[in-house]
Amino acid sequence: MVFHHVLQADNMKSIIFLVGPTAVGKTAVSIYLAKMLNTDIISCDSMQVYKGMDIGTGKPALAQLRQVPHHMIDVLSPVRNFSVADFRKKALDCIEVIKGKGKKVFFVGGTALYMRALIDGLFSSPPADRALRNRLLRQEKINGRGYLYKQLSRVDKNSAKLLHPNDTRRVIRALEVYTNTGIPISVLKKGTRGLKSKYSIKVFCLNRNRKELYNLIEARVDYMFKRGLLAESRRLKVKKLSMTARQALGYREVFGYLDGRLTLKAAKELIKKNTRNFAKRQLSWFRNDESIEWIDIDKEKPKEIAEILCKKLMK
RNA sequence: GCCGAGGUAGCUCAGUCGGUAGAGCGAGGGCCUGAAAAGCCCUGCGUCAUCAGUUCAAUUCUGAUUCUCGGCA
Repeated sequence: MVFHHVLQADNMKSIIFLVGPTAVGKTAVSIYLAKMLNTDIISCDSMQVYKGMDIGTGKPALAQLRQVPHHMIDVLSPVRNFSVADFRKKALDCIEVIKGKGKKVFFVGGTALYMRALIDGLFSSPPADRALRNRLLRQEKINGRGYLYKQLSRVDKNSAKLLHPNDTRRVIRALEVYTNTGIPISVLKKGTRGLKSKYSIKVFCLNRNRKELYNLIEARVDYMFKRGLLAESRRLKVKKLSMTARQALGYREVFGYLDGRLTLKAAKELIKKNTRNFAKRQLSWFRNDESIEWIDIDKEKPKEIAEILCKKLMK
């Protein structure tokens, strides 16, 4: 708390991110750090934006939400689709609000793409064109695997080179952009400006040894069931979840159980496995980012980690 | 104690009519711009239980040992 005036000076030019794989312990650390910095928390998470998806997405507890003002949590009904672009737009608004209060901008979350979209920027393009995507997908089915990839190679050789022919989703996206703008996505990507052109960005990534992380993941999944993941899933099931909300880990598998495709035990194990795999993918994304400062947690308590981060920010 | 089956990749197992081995799952690594908690790609040297014998050559055949699982006592 004594650091306020010191930090105040550069509040306007620096932005902090606290990231890390799921279950590593970001939330607890973020509460302490936000208090030390006397600021709010902006969530950088693709699933915690949804209302009613609390237990399964590992949202901060009510008590934690009361201690520090949070943004980008519970901002959308789970029947609505959500995208990086939606996130970026809303998050940029949050930044303005917090800067307006003279506070430090502090993001916390595990969705690496969303962080990148903020830091590096996103080129502007028309919103997703579902009809076109479905049409393209049909073409791929009719003409065989690799058909769309060949189409893309014709119009945008550079993007095609970066994609695997089986990566249909990205091939379709690249074709969609080209069809709707007349400009190859590979060209558009070059012309983006993000937060890093205006602010100094500091990214901390929490991590722990793999075994320990996996233990935490499994314990957390067990705890989710104790807290009522089943009941929460039932409540969500009667609404019709949007395509994006439906993808959230935990609910997917529980729906499998509720539909009788999985035993409860199998569903639980599947959630654990899928979450482990997810954490691995998150780490792969963070590792690829040279500018990240890694913070290895072993036995340290959340408060101690927060203090360490705070000291680093003073320098 | 006796009879039977078996010990091969982290797990479940296949296989080698003797030329040092392969699937599934798991796991590890990577990619990533409006679905990202999604999607996509790559990765299998492992004392073939141990020791000895036969053989140019044994994980494969023979014997002993050991462990596991069934059945009978």
